[in-house]
Amino acid sequence: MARRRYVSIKEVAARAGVSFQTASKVLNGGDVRVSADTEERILAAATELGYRPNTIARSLVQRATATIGLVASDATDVAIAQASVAAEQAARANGHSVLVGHLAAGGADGADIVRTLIERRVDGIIAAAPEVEEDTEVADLLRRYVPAVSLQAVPGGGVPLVGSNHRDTGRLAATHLLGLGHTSIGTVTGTFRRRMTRSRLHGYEDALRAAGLEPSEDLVAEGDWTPQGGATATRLLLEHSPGLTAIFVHSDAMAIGVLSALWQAGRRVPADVAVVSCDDIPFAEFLTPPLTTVRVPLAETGRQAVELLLRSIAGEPVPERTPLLPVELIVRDSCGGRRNPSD
Amino acid sequence: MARRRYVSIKEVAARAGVSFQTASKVLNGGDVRVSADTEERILAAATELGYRPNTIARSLVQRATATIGLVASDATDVAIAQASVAAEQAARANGHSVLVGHLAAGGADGADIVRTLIERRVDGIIAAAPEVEEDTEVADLLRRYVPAVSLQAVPGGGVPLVGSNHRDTGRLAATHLLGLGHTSIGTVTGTFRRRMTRSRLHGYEDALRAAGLEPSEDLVAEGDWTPQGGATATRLLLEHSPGLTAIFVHSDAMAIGVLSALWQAGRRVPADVAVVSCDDIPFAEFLTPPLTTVRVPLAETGRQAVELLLRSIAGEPVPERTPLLPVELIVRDSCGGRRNPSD
DNA sequence: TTGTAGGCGTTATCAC
DNA sequence: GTGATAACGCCTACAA
Repeated sequence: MARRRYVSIKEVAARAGVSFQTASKVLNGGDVRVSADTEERILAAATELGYRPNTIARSLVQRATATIGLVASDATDVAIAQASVAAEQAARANGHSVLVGHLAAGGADGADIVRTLIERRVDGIIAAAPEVEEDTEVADLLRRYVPAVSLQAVPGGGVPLVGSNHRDTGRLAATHLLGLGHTSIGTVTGTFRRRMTRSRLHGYEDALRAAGLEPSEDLVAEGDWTPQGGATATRLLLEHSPGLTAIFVHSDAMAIGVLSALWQAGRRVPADVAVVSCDDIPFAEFLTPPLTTVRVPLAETGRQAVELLLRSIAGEPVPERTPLLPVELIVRDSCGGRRNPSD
Repeated sequence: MARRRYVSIKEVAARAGVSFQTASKVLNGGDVRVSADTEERILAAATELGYRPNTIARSLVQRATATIGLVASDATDVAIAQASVAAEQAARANGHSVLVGHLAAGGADGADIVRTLIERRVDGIIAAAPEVEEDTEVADLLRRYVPAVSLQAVPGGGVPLVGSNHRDTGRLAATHLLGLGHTSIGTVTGTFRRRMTRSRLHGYEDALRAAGLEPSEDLVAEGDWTPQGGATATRLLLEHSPGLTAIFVHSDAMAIGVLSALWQAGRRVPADVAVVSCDDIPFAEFLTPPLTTVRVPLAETGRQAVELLLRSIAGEPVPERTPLLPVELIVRDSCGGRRNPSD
């Protein structure tokens, strides 16, 4: 396995019988002013030698790496993964590479990751890790050193935000359940620390109030985004409000646990309890029963983050708030049909 | 938002009143021979100025980037994601950064991704994308240009492989079902193109034969790793072998679809049909019913890939085949208890 | 149309 | 102990 030595532009130039600067010129395309003959010789030499430019050297002189950093969540969270994958693909489509850092379990190493990214001179950073929402050190780094875009609120602001309309998400879900005739609607939320959770909760409350119902504390249980936590929260909910007939869950991942807990408690879904969730991750449709859920444009969020970041890197002014992406209700079996009011 | 200009080592040196070479020496630690006084001055200057070394420049002279490339699957596949996340964390724990590239849907751009990684002079590459299993161009690049480790077979070999024992996986699952008294055991496989699928199938056949049963074509249906595909394959299986009492599924993701299809067909799990799967992704335990599955050490695979790659980068000889990681059966409800032989 | 000079920020080698 | 000199591979003027 003799590893191939990298060939430099000088060797290409030598083989083509020109100076390496000339070779550089034609190899980088653009507005070259060389004879068609030499151009051809250079190109030929390059392919024969298998020349691959050394991006490192180029970055040094250009003071730009065509690389963006991505701070991602540890959680092998499908929803976040969708956004990151889409972001990476979008970046690559625009000639940029992506350097990732996944937070460790606690999320305490966010600043370390960002510092590493900065040392590597990424042109910009996308923060796609909820754990960072309260990390002032990360926020500070992002504000001061490098163009950045975040998928979640950043303490102190100053970093453009992209995302979807979480309040609408809660509103849409609850309104649908209300429309089906439910009046006792519980909710298994995400962690309260997250702004997204509070927005979704507000949306849910908006809907209840609009229907003349007063939100009750007994109908709210905090989850932690895991199926496990969803199950636990559901048991709590069932204990405090045995009469509930519907649950709005703040993520499909938790909904798995919710369905599981309901099943174990002997409640049929949707016959006894209707369930509506958020995200619409790929397997939502294949749960038992198929999940009604508010689709959140995760991939689109990732793409938009890249687009915004590249604009920022290019020096264009970017607004700190862009319009929230719209969400959409996907109706499946888990919420059943219209409820008989006499139930 | 005045962005902070990066401060160079020369500025640090100037502020400390020494040459930049001296500053470089102490900043990089190691066996420095400078007076404690100057050392202190330099360190102080560095922190005051907020000096962050420029990794790009360092890489140029050292001809090493402390970066590894990761070719990942497009599929927001939870199993693969676990391995990649673990790999990234392990790499970072060893002072390396990770540059990722996610294949597009078809997986046709594998070579492009690898070439980009090579141009960026990554020190090594980890291939974690099944789509690449048949890509000779990628295999060639990996063999010739850069140390590499793969999580799946590579055409032509020459690239060290890490992974778990897939044959044992199939054997373990089928043996368990046989032990429960099942004699008509269907299997929803992964795509036949993948070696892993064939290994798991062989393991399954091993177990059947060991129990004196002859594998039947009617009991095998090919899936495509998605819940969707799992559901379709299950319907096929039910059609060809209505009498089956158990199904071995090649991935938890597909198992979601299998459960869904069985449910729709009116077959109770595990009462009518027992289900055993592979992977043990985080939510396997929360499906309805909780999934019995063969746990595959995904994260460990990722870590081992990094370890091997770093050794290879360091110039140590690495074996092309390392011992396969062991798998373990996790028994939950989806396979029920011992079957009454008179059923 | 082509080549020359200078520099990007760092590390390495070797005098002093 | 410290600093000068060279080099890493490339690009961007500018001169020829």
